[in-house]
Amino acid sequence: MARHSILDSLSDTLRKETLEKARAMTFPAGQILFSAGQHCQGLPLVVDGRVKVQMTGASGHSIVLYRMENDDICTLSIGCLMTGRAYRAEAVVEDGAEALMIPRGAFDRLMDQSAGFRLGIMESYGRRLDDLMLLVEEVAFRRMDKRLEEWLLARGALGPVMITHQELAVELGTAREVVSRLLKELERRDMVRLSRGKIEVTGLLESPPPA
Amino acid sequence: MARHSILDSLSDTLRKETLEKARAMTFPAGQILFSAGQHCQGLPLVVDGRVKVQMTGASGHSIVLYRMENDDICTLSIGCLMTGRAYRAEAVVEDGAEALMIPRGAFDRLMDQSAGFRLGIMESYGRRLDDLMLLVEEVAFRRMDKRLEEWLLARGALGPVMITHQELAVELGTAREVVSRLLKELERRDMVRLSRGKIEVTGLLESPPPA
DNA sequence: GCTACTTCAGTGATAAAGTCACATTCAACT
DNA sequence: AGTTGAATGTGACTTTATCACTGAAGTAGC
Repeated sequence: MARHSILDSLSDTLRKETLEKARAMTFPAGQILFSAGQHCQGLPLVVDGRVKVQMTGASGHSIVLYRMENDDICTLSIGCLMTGRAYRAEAVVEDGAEALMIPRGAFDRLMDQSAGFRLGIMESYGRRLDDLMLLVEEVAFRRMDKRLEEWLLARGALGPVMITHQELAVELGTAREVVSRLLKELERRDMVRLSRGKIEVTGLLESPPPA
Repeated sequence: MARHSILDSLSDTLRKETLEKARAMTFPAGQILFSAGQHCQGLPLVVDGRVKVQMTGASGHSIVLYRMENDDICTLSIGCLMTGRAYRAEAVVEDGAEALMIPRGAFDRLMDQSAGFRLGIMESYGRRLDDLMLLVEEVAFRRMDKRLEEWLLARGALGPVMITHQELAVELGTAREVVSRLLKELERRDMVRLSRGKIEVTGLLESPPPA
């Protein structure tokens, strides 16, 4: 059943009222929650699954900005909801997701009535800003080979990763060729095993954490 | 006198109460409002002047994330205030700034009492997220020479810019040598005139806006 | 003035990353 | 088995980053 921790702090009446106005929705993997240029219809509270948020530059290149998982709030939607501006990014469901869509009116009411809800929203915003700041630093200053290794460690530690080089390039915000070459080099060093659409991490060692 | 547009939406009593609890502060150019690792003392409403927010990577390189000017709200502080985490970035006053520092309690009260205040905060957050998303795209995909030319156009259109190559490198998140070389090339093409700590834009043309 | 010192700027050599163009390989489906 | 389209490999070249310097311009003290 659709359940989001930010609703826990609400009084019973307010929660009931909110759940009445909210729509529970499920999305299959691959579905696009919203895309750039669209306008916001309501605030999605992610209850289950995984959604990646990515943007595409003028050049046509894309980069994954962050992911939303269960108990997350689509902070991006708040801004669009409040200011009426269009989304600048795109949200793609990765693992079939479930979300509660809170309409504008109910959101306003929650912000007005519940300090706990406000806190949850603010925390969520803070985390997102932090994520994006870290991403800026990462993209601006860190080396691609290290970033790739780190990504592989995080995602491939417990089994093969099913992903194409092109998709991996979008994860890191680089070009497919760069990913292919770096992966080939890792394979030469026996740190990964490559096959079509699949990467097995075999010998990547956790590097010493940056001091 | 210290005045911030977000206070306009408040009732007279609430505004009076807030102004009583807030502290008006002035900061000379060069002063550091907060730096990475520090904890947040209150929410600064920027009333006058200009403050740049930048972060420094593990490599020691820095990049300017965004600027706050009059009527801005230091969104970064909200997250730190609400979650108790430390700042990840640094804020440096560029033009002597004036700010109203709103303590935590008064902030909570404003969020509770004023829909207008809430809207202002949410808009501010939305804008910041947008800024950062655009910055990610810029850093990840755009060419340095174009970014430099754009920066020079924006900042140097109405007179010489007093800035060192090192500072300009931080603006763009690159290395000083890169800026020096690109500037030299622009000088060769008679588009700028260079001297120590100063750049005069002479012949840069507004490029056709990206379609 | 002149000298010592510091900050700022210029530059060659080299490595990493991005771009362009195309070849090859693999898997799925007639 | 052959065709097709997506995924991957790679060479050549450009742009950007890094390292290691050199030189030039301002500043303070004598």
